[in-house]
Amino acid sequence: MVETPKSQYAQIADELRARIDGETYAPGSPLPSEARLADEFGVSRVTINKAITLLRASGDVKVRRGADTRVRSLPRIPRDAKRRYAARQEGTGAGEVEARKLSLESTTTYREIARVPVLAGGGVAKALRLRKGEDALVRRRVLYANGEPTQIADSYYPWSIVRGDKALMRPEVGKGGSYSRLAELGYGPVRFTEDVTVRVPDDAEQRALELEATQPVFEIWHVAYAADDVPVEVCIHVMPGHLWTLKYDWDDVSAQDGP
Amino acid sequence: MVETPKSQYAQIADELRARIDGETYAPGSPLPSEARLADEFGVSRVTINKAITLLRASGDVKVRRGADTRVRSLPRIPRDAKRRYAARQEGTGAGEVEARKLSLESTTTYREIARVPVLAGGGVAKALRLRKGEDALVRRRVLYANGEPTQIADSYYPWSIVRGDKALMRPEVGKGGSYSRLAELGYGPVRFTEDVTVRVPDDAEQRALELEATQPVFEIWHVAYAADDVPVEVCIHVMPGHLWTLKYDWDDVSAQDGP
DNA sequence: CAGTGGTCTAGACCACCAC
DNA sequence: TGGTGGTCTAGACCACTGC
Repeated sequence: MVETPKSQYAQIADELRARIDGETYAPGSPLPSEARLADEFGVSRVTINKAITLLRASGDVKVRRGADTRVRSLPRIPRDAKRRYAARQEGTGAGEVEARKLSLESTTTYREIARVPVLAGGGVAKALRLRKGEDALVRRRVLYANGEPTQIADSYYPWSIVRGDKALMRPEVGKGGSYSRLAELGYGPVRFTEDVTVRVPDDAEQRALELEATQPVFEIWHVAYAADDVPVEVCIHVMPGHLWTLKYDWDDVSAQDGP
Repeated sequence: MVETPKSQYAQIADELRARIDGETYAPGSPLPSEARLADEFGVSRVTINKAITLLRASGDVKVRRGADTRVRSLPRIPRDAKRRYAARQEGTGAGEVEARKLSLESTTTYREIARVPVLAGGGVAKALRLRKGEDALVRRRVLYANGEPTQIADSYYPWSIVRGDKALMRPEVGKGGSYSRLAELGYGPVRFTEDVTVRVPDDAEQRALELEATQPVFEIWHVAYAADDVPVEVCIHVMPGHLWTLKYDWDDVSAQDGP
């Protein structure tokens, strides 16, 4: 490896990425061990490790500690913000619709369904415009595709609206998902907003989503409004960045504005 | 520093982040040197360096090689997909609108404005539905806020539509931005789509946006359609993830669907 | 138990910046 | 010219995996 303006580990990362793209290292298969790669490239193991750190951050490989380092195999999943809610009629929730389209086996685990107090002044309280001391119903879940975690989704509903609605207190909310239940309560959502940011995952998210500290996640605050702009749900999605493509579309409403 | 389930460098990163949040290290000010921090925490400089690598990936600090490491100071900029185009009437382009709202000084540099061939089968050709051999007008630019790069924006227009339109071949396209020029040509955009992904920046993007290899960027494919669903522009935005919040909103069009 | 990746160190050299 | 961060090494110990 000759000296160039680029560091050795960056060059090695490029080379490894090329091998992955060229399927020298096929999806799902393990890379050679760091020791072997250190031999091959004539560098120390630390340098190989640093190269692989780059591949991990970009989501190209996934390390199984004590075992090996494997090439990622999940494709990017399209998430069409508008259509996913229309399509949810086909399933028990919008989240599973996308995975199924790609013929991935989809599962959902529920971590918590409960009435909870909400942090005063926090994002949830603001989004739902909760008065001080007003509770929320929370539904915390993790979704998987082919056994790999694809997102954390925590939904909050104003308790004053859902009360103890039986369906919403159960994991399976029934046909059409939670929005159909809200509609039955007289609060069918008619308008939505989504705020999208990228950040690094915290410890809990790293565990739940099997991510590294440097792998970026999408954080989406999805807010549903019923008639009269009453917020009825905020869902906070945390999704591994390398797994998704977010899709939005809209019509121009100000086309009439001339210069 | 006692031994715990967490690595030393991760703990040190947490501690440094806490100091940043607590303004022990204020925005814009430099951290102590790595040697000094190594002394303080009683670890080697490599360990400190690894901790700081985490802070860099999350965008909390920015290293100036040979000089020092400083706390980031730019706030997150909201980018409202819908409204930015309506608001662009106030400026010469939508991109500068957001920065100005936050009282940031906004500048734009143009890297290229030219008629170019388009990679057959590539994303641009597909998005604009270009026939083989059909050229495009490209406008490549980099936007800055307070002197820091905030995004790369490369716009492509079908050459068959814009021809050599004088305004579009100049850096300053005039009041209302490029969409007003397209409207004058009879191709005013009326529908838009955006596909959003996150990934790590390539070498050129790292240089242009002053980013590290591990700092995620948004890649947004923004496509504008005129009447009859004719694609008239695709703009590829590459934006440092830590600088932006993307905002979308829409009304439900399928509320009538009952179970 | 052997192999793997995770972490850490001490020491070294380099390019770059500011003075 | 001295201080800074960037990189690299050799060697070490550890926890974990899978046989």
